[in-house]
Amino acid sequence: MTRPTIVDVAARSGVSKSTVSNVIRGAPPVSPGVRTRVQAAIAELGYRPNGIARQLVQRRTSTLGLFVGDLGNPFYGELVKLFERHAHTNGFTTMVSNTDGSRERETASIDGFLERRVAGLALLQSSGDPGLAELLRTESVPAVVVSSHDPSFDSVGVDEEKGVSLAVQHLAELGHRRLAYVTSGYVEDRTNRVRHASFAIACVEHGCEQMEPMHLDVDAVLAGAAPAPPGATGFVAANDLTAIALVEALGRQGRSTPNEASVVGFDGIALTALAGVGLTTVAQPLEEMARTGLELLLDRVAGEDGPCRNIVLEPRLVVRTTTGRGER
Amino acid sequence: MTRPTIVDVAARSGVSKSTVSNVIRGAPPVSPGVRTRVQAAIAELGYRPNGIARQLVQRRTSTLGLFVGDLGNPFYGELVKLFERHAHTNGFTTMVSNTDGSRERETASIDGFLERRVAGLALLQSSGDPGLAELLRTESVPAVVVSSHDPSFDSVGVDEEKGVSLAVQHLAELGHRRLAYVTSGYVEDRTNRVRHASFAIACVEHGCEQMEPMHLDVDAVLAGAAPAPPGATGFVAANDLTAIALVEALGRQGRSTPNEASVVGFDGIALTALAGVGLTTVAQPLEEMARTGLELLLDRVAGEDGPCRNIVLEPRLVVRTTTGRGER
DNA sequence: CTGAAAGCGCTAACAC
DNA sequence: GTGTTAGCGCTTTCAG
Repeated sequence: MTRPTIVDVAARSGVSKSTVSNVIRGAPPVSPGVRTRVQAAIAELGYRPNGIARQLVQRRTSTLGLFVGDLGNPFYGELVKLFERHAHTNGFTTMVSNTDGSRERETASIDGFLERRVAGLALLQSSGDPGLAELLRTESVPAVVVSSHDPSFDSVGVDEEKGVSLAVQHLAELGHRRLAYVTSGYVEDRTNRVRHASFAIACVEHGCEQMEPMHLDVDAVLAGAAPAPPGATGFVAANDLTAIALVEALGRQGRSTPNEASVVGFDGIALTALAGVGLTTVAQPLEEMARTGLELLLDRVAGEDGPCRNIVLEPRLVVRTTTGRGER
Repeated sequence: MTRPTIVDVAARSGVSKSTVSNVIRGAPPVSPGVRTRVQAAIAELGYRPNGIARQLVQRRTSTLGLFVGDLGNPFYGELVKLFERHAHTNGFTTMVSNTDGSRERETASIDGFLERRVAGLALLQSSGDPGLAELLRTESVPAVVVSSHDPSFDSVGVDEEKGVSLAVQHLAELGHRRLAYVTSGYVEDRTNRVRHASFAIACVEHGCEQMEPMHLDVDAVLAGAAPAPPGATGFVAANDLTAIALVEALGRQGRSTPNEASVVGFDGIALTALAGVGLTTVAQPLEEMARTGLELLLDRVAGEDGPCRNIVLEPRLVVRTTTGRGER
């Protein structure tokens, strides 16, 4: 009933524990004869090494903790998927915690992660709480922020300002002069602030007038409501989810896209290419972000120290059908 | 540099290891004086219990392994999120593996999970490989299948046949007589088979003619292609992702929804309520599924044995704007 | 090349 | 109430 252990294998193959351990790990060359005997015993017993014991004695794990704001957002689903894939390739297993952007949930999970002695932490969207950085520092567990920037951690994300500027420039080139920024509850606070600020700057740069920003209630739109967006002709949404809801809300107000209004999203969710509305959006290089994020993290896990590295990736404007000429 | 352990705390507070252990676990009533002394020492040292050691000695973990086919699919993203949330509430941490429906990836991850001695496994979409069930049985690790059915596991999912029947009935009532089933690479094999078979039955039941089924290349559609769907007026898609792509493909062929063609999806992804196209779909009760799935699993983890329980939930038809009167 | 021995950090009887 | 004592299953020197 109880699982066979390394001693059972040792007994059955007539060698010592350490020899069994050696063949399991492929360590110090074991003589071929012994090796096969041990392997036979392992197979017969259905032995499976106990990673917990190994982790205890080695004082390190190959488990990574992952924080994500909202797995229901395909952008993050995709990001987690890619991150997990690379982690797995590198022999790491991933634990995830969906925080819903809540600070409490974050602290609660972090205790679990820390007790389980994760080798490192990836924050795909963090609450941005400065206490977090400090905590992780005192606990000295490596951490990386992915898809956002934070000077107190290693990080990789896109050039947000550039991305938003791309969106505004596109709108401006199409002739739109009155632009509005739209966000929603489906956008992380910090990200929202950065993008909104970038929007303000870009508007000035491109000579556009900033209309009153809007906070869209996506769930209400989902439920059939038709909130009225500001009287702009060009809209920059804080992310794709918001953009899609915005297009819908505009439609319900009789302002169709791209004829009566133009909308640009941010993220580059695959789905937005479909979905009737081909959303014009600022795409983030997901694959590269996931890969780079993992690399940064594993470097730290491997003990590399030095100043934080903040990697900035290039966003890419993908023009589809929610943007068109304005104010002709 | 090295983390404080329970002995450090013991030394600092002048008691024995076990007493410290007792206060940590809130076990055998400890005298108030000692308790506060110990707690003070814990705080001063920044001590954090080592879960690995605890798991080793207790011979059990509070970690759950989660297999998911595609986290990029919001349906599964949402499901994982809900499952993880409930797991966390119950004191369990979740490890995830995105399998992409690949058998290899599944086996590779399962080894990792088993070595880490997960308390249980949740398969949100499994490869359906019969060897898996057998393996998990011999390893005697509890497992539950969520959002699908498998007689060899505890499971919870919707009544697929009923769901598809709802879709076909809806189409039939709208006057559609020639129906086609459409799937894609974004649908799990087994799920596809079940839904396709249900489609065949439902067509007979509702007196509809089955046109040739189609396998849609969603990525091609994403890339701008316009494959030609069969000459039906009513379509049942294997899932929402496929349905959305189908609506797009139909549109590119000049067959607009719902005027020239009607499309019903399956899953009930929140996004589909938005997205220009308000997709008519068969919605699955995600929240209930996640909750029930976890309950089934935790019951097994707690040692309950008995025959497999296969719970079937009711799907719900959500009528939106991709379906309309046909063949008037 | 193989074995013996000493823990990793903690829990769980069982004495005191 | 609190301390002592065994381990949990494995890795890792260090001898042989």
